[in-house]
Amino acid sequence: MASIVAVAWELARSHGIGGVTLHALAREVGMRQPSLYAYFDSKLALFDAMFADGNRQLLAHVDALRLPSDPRNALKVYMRAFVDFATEDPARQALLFQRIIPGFEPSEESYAAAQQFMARSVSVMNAAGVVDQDDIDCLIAMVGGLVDAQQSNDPGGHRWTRHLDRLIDMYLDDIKRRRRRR
Amino acid sequence: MASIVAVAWELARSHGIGGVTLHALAREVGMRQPSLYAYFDSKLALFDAMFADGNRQLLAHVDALRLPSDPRNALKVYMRAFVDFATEDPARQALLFQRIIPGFEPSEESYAAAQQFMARSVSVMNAAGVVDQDDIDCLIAMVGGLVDAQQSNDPGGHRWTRHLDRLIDMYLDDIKRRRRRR
DNA sequence: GTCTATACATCGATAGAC
DNA sequence: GTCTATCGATGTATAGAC
Repeated sequence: MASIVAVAWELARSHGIGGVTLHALAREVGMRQPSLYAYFDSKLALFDAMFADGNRQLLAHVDALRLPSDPRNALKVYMRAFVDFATEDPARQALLFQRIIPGFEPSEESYAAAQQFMARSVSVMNAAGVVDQDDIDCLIAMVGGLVDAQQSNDPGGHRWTRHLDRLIDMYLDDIKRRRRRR
Repeated sequence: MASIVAVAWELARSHGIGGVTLHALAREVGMRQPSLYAYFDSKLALFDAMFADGNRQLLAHVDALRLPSDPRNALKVYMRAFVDFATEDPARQALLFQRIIPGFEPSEESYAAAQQFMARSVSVMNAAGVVDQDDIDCLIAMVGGLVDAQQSNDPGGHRWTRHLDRLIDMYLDDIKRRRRRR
């Protein structure tokens, strides 16, 4: 079951999320296509399992970090880990953070894993002084923008993602500056 | 020909870019599916025509703007127009700015329309003091990030896009500040 | 749980008449 | 240019034997 999902990720990596078909997946795991229905009620159920698994991968990825004590540096390290995770597997990123599969909505329990990651992210942002929802939104948009621009225009490179630290510094400074003005 | 592309856009708007099938398109324009091959050599050729058309729409959209004389305000108005254009039709945005269609590469002449828009954008950015390629990249990533976050997490709303002006101000100020330090 | 067999649908593309 | 007819490939899903 877990190994089937792992093979599904391999397929997604090499042939895109659209390359994950039940026939191909079955062939890859040494079974016939109908046999997969012993593990997943439908193809959407497979995607749901992948969604939950991907979020757990992400959570494990950031939980394994040794964050610097300085909150600003901690935020940089944390976001860098996210960017690396995001860019190393575009198909996974698409499934986790974009509406790419027609009709797919994560189940309640799968969505919980996603929320867990968001909560972790917010706590790191909070420590660095990013507290207001507006500021959290902007920071997420900026980081996501780097990831998307990187994948759309220079896949595999780092023309955009290399600006991560600078943008974080700029944004944290801006928050401090605005706070001082009040 | 142009009207067929227009109907294809309608299909994309209502059923996603994946909902644009030759059968559905033919039905919508009152023809049979094989008849479309009198206008497009293949489905990818249809997408290519849509790509060129969408870029021409975008170019017309920003060319119709009366930009303020102040370069900073001009940049805000320009980017706001882009964000509005992008968010009002997610499927169009996906075709123009993401790698969503497997195997689709814009033809040389279609790509020229896209380059025309980019050149126009760069000139507006230049006037506002965004000159270095790094700065252009960052600004594009930030604006694109707002658009993507908006579409992925709050389609139809403005929770993210409303921060556009503030982010532009922040970035232009940062450029000025860095320039002063040299 | 895994198989064979098959139903059923969708889609892109071609052949050839008009 | 538009049609009918059809091919061939691909995909999800189900029935039923083992």
